[in-house]
Amino acid sequence: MKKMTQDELFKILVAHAKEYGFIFQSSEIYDGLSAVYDYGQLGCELKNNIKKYWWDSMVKLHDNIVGLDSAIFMHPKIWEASGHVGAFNDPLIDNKDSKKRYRADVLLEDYIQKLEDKIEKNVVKGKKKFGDSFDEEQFKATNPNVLRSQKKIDEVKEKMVKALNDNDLDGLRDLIIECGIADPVSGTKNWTDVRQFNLMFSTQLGSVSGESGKIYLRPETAQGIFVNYLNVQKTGRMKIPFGIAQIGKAFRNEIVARQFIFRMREFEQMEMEFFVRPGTEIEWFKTWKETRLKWHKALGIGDDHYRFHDHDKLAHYANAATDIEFKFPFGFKELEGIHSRTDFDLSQHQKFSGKKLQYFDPETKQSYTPYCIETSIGLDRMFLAVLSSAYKEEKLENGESRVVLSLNPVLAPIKLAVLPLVKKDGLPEVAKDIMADLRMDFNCQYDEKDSIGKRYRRQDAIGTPFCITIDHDTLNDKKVTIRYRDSMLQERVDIDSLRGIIEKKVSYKTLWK
RNA sequence: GCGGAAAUAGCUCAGUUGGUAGAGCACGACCUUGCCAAGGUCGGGGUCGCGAGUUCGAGUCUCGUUUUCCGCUCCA
Repeated sequence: MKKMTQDELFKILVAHAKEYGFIFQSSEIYDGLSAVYDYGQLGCELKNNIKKYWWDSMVKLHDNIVGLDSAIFMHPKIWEASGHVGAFNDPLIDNKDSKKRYRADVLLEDYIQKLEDKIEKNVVKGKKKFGDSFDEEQFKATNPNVLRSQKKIDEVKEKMVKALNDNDLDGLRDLIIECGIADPVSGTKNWTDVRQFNLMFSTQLGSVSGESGKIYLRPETAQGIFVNYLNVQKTGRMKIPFGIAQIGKAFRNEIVARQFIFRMREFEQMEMEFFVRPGTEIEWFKTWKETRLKWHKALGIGDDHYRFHDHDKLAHYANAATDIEFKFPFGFKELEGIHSRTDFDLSQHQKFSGKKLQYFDPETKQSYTPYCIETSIGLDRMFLAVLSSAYKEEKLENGESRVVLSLNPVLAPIKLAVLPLVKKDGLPEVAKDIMADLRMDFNCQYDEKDSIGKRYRRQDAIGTPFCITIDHDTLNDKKVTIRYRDSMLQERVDIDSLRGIIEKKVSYKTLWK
């Protein structure tokens, strides 16, 4: 394999993905749209195969996991309950010299804190001076230094709260300038404008614009599961422990979205929420950690490509969390998150909706709000993981080289190519008969152009695991040559045996031994 | 969002101090060959990312803008 840096490999991979119709930049003829990508003719096949591999492993192979397809639009209160409205809105300001970015309200709060520290110092001084006769309240009410600081604090607080409530970004900046706040890194007061970064996209429901019709594009699919928890549990007669799986688009207006399809503004998630009895969640968390890693490893990409990254600092809703990280061309990065979310989400929705979301456990004869283990994988990241690990440039014995995508046959967009050795003497007709027979079961491609070697290379480049070649002997013996992508070996087999040979390799059943 | 670099055919790139836009591969038709790519003939395809400016004349110089890559930053 040709030596190249990770950086070069990644660039070549992006170019390859475009050249062969896996991924195009969105709106390319209009100069493109930043961090949005489209999946091309082969990309959407590969993506669908990944979805199927995940969906079947969850829904089809578990008695107690069912699917869901909830809408992207949801009631805006859901995002208040989940905490996204609060957590996804930040007024940010940059210092032009240090290039550091700060939350404008945090800068002001730090400033207020400094003034409060100043008052505290004065109070300590006063205590020393007056000893036992020191009256803190009176001191604060009379000392001119304290009064000055306190006045400033009140003033800044009032202005800040007003500016935040009014969404007055210029006002926030003016206040930072007025207070003479300097960047702790550069020490300068050279600030940019304050900008509002809202990570949730919003739009209008109904044709009348205004705050009342404002709704969000979901920033995660999980909430669609939580708000349907009771519907599914009741109508599906689900007994705890049980799970709900969903594949769907989510949207985040990232400040910086980059690295190809690794971080996009519109992306697709495959999430499963598994509801368990409180107290058993850590056990289930461990079970799902193992189950999910096994799912990844079954693809045969290589065990050294995966590692867990356990979170030390937990989000407010979790009592255990880990990432499955994958060795991407640009290093180990998060591919899937597994979180023990406690009863945070269901409890919040109970609170905000006023509807009970409890489960009566027939075993313990108790009602409770279930705890939840979440497995959440980025479909686009999975796509990138599969594609980047499959790309190889091989040097062959005859000195030539070839580009090959060693995709697992289960995921390959095209399963087989049907190639008549020459496009005459009745060979294309036989090839087309074989196509007609197999295309209902497998995604096939027919190609009669150029030399046979060239056609093999074309199929290698898109990861087709099998090439079927029809030659003159086929007309008599009803046998064809099957050529394997990775080994490049050829085998002569009966036409009738093709379905069985291919079926065995492209079914995900082969991955679960 | 800040700083740096880049953008020319589907892909990879060339294009001289500013003077009518090129190559290889790919693509299409026909001929030829026939089991590991690049035989022959002919052909299609680019307002040089976009918009201004300087100039008799801009792919080339200047400014703006969009997109991409790298670094910083962000990632509940």
